[in-house]
Amino acid sequence: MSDHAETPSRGTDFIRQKVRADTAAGVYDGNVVTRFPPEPNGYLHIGHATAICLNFGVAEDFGGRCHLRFDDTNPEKEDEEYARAIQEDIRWLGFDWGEHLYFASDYFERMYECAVVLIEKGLAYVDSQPLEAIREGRGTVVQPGVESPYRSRTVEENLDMFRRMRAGEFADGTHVLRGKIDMAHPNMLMRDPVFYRIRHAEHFRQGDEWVIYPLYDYAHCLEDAFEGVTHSICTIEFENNRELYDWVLDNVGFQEPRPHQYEWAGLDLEHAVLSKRAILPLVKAGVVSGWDDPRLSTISAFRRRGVPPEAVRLLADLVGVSRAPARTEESKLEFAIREVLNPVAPRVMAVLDPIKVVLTNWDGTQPSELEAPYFPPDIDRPGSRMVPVGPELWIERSDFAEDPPKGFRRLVPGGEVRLRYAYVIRCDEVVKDESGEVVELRCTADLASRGGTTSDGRKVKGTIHWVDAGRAVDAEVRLYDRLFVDEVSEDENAEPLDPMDRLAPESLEVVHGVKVEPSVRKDDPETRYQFERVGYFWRDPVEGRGDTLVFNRIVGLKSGWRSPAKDAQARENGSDEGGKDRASGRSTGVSGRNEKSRKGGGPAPGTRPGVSEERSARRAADPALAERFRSYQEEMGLSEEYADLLSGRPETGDFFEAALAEHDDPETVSSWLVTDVRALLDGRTLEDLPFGGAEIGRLVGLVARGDVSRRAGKDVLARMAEDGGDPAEWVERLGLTRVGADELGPFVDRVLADWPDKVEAYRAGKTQLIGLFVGEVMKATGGAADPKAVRALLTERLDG
RNA sequence: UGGCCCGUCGUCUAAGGGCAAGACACCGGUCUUUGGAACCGGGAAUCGUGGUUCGAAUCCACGCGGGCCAACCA
Repeated sequence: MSDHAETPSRGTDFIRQKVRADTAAGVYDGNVVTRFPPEPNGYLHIGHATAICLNFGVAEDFGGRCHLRFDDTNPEKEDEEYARAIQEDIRWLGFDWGEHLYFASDYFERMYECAVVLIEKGLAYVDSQPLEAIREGRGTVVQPGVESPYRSRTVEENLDMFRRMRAGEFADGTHVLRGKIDMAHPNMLMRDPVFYRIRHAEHFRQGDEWVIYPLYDYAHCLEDAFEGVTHSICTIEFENNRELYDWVLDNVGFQEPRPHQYEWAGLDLEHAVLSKRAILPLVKAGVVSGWDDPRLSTISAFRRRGVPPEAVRLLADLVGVSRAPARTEESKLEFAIREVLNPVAPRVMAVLDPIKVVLTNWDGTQPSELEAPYFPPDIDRPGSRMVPVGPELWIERSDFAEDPPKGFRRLVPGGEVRLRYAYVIRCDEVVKDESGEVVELRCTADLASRGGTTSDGRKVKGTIHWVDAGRAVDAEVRLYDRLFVDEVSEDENAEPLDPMDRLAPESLEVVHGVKVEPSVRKDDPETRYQFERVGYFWRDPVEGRGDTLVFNRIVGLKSGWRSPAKDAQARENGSDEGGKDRASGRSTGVSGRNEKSRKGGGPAPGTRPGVSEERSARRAADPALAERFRSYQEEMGLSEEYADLLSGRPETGDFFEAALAEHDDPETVSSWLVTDVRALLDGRTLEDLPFGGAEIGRLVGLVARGDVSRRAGKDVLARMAEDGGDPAEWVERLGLTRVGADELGPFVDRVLADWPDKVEAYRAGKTQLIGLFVGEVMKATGGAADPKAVRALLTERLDG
């Protein structure tokens, strides 16, 4: 596994970058605490597995710890059994939470106290509207909500009502505790969210101790804060919840450094059936055998199928971490499984669809068994077993063709093939039954070719697997394929959802009468094999560990050859299921980046580029702003876009004009404001910046007069954004006073000498390398050179 | 008719003002007693339009496309 350390995302993904930055800055005193917080209401699936890898992985990478916390705030859905299964799954994946096992329900008392704090601050109230009224009052995404008539209850009344809610005086649904935030908030979650509801239900850990239960948005952030979590990582659908997460923590009174929430996209794996909504009916209807049916994508299904935990972790590394909505191809999972299994799975022979071969020249003087190594030469592992051999053998039906397709390398009438580890045989006669079905092949063995090499040096291309007919053991083999013919829609609004209608007819193929070499009987039942030329298999842990051998196919082998006929057929019906032997079946991906790769067109007809409706509306309401909009364009000559941006709010215009007071060049100043200053806002407003318009004006002046290069000016700006201060002082402090054009020569020569191969490439036509050279010179001068002059000099030296 | 987030090879990611990189998949070759593995090679991308800049995948704006949000679920 260690040789996968080069996977690019690991260590450089945006979450780890943030954690690294925090650690370097000494936030949280260098501690890193993450958590995996499942609700114990179902089984974990492959998506959870990647989240587990992320949370535990980040903690591991930074010497921190990762908690396992059950988010058991909803008594109606949760169960001890799920909590137990979840722990088993995480351990199986190879992660350990040590003593840090927590239950959200253990914090109920502290959460209650926090709610009292909010009520006392006038930031929470008891709402006694029925559920429907609360829902309607919330408005819609395009319409503000309306305030509840109970919103103005006094603190005393709220305190009393909340206490009585807890005391069990009210029936379910009669009252809730809500945050008092803003019923017109553009983020729906901020429209007075419900924090507590009344539920007279038995909690699997708390019994009937509580009749009020906190909701996710109120509870989760507190749980993190109680535990000292530093980085609370969740999936992207919670990004709208972050604002509320922060609101609760800040208003309850948690000071920085407190936990912060970060969202990533999570895993979406092709053909994986993940949602409880999709799986439950399948289990109930008996379409699958249970939550661990190997066709599902639960962790327990993976485990039962035989997927090694290392493969799941490798998949997580391969997929990486980002915020972009994306879907991973199934082939990546298959690669991860093969990658892990190839070096460790002993090779053994099994014939799934047997046809008899009779060796007509076998006279009984040959050895009755052969030694065969468990691993091919390229895998440096010891071990071998004896393989029985005799006059009657089984080979794979698909390894014989009476009328072979082009490129077929196996047994044909009159042709030769090698039996792996054994002899080269020639097919002399094809025996058929009355229906024309081939029932037996009569062959002669080149008895001098024992071990597989011919004595006269003639080449035999094909090698096939086989087992001795007399001593083979019978087995059942289960081949799994995807459950549905199409992608399962996880969209609950999609109407034609019923998954039952889209079940693939042969997602499970049970093959009886499989012939396996007898050595497997004595092996550890946990052994994961490679059945040579067929795939990776292990004995089903539930039904295959007794006297009868039942093998699950974990994954097929990668197939390097497709018969031309089947290939053509696959192309024709648009199937991605290529023509390979049933026994080794594999799947390749159909894909599409959410259909999103459609190239964007130009501006829609009739729209006016560059002017925001929000800002237009504000100007319509404020004549002063409207006047600025006009004068910026007509008197200063700014573009409509820039004028719009700078006249959207009074503060923006003030800032701009303060800058102009220092350096009266509207065009240049506006350009700095719109592009460079806006860039470092990142959600903040101009007023949050530790400097004002005057400082920007002075900075622009410095650059305009040529005291510093524009490049250096941007460096100064970045420092000012962090620490405030005066631009001229920063120039001094950072040593950015411009290096004159006449001093540039040595720097340029040096860079050119340091990159001889790039210089050659440049002269050969790769002119974009000029950027590299300029960048290097800039670096060498500490950013103080004027890049325009550098570029000019560089071009002169390179071209001239 | 809103708010927030996201658009880089077929797919998943990297680079986050200065050489568009890696992996999977695909194609070709070498080797091979697994049509496996390994090795070598190849094709293959910055959603569009403007702007800022010596230089833009990266910063700004608009557009296009995708995701999330109106449970007393999490």
